[in-house]
Amino acid sequence: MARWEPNARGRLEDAALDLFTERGYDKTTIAEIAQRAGLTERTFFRHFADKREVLFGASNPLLGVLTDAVAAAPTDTPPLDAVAAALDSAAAVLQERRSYARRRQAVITANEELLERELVKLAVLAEGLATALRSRGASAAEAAVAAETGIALFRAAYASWLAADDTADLAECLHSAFATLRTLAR
Amino acid sequence: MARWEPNARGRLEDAALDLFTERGYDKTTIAEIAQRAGLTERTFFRHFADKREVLFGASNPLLGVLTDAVAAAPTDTPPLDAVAAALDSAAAVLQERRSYARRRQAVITANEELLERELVKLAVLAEGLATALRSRGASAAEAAVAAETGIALFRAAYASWLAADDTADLAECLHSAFATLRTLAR
DNA sequence: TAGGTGATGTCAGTGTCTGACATCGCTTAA
DNA sequence: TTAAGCGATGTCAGACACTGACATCACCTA
Repeated sequence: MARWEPNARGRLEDAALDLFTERGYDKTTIAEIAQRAGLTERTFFRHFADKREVLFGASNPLLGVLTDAVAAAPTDTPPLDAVAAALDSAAAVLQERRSYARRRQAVITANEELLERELVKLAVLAEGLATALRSRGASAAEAAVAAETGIALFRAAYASWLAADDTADLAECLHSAFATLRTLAR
Repeated sequence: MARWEPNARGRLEDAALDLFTERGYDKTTIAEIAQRAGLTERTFFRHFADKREVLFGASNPLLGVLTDAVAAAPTDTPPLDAVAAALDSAAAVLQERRSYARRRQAVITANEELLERELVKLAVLAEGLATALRSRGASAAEAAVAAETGIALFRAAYASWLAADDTADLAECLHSAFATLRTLAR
């Protein structure tokens, strides 16, 4: 028999999302999360840098998806199109977990602190996109503008996707946002 | 003689920026800030919701500048142009306090927590811009995309302005970012 | 079989932030 | 003129987030 139950990190994530949903982020202490996961408070902080991070551990993979997709785009693809393609890949990943995304987003939008952390994660994605674009030969200015714009459109699309009914498609929301931008920027 | 020295809030802001610059945000306690301002820790929290907020109290006025400028733009101005004009007004405000902005930004960029708060403030500005655009007749989608895009460009422009030498002009950086976008979105 | 490794536990802090109540110059109304 | 109330501040106690130092002990490896 193993000394510890496996997947401590995952148990903490599950316990946290459950408790946050049940009684809210503020009203949940780390001791309670740890207890539900059968661990101690100190162990929580060995897996997550702070209380918020327990909700954002899964957002790291998206960075890889985005940069890979940018790198994989044909060399002659214009920057904004490469960004659009990358966001499409990310959209496919998220589309699969719509109900989880909804549940998680409900907790996040109910709390200012969590919103802050989400914005940081998106800014990190923007930075990653910009770096990937530069290594494809885009200028610093082009890369920054294309990446920031892409993430801005993603934010708008993500919000309308989650606000819409269950049949909505994130990729479609994204395409619609890009189309709107191209009209506005004409 | 008045019972208290005047401008407690301003004294706290000054003391905080000084201490953050001297020894860093993390290494400064609220008790120290309060003491330098001749007040107590409890009073600090009556003026600012949390430790970070002492650096962001001055960013609220920008919201008014932006929404006023959008409202003041001629009715036939396209959304993205109205946003550009509004950001120009904000740029003029910031251009006057370049040295203060630099000092403050040095503290902010040195600390992840503070970066988070700054992103939230920018998101609030984006929300305000979108609301102002909608009340001018823009659709929800147009307003969201134009506002988010405008703030994204502002972020890029602000970064390059602060990175450049003392002769740089924020409005020019902004125009350059918009020009880059219009090229990319062609 | 001895010793090292690594995830976890225990404990004692520091600092942020909050609620409850006290203080006391100043303002307002009788 | 005075009593009552207001409002910015102080005092105090405490919950909770987060950290450093050290202990534990199943498991692996030489």
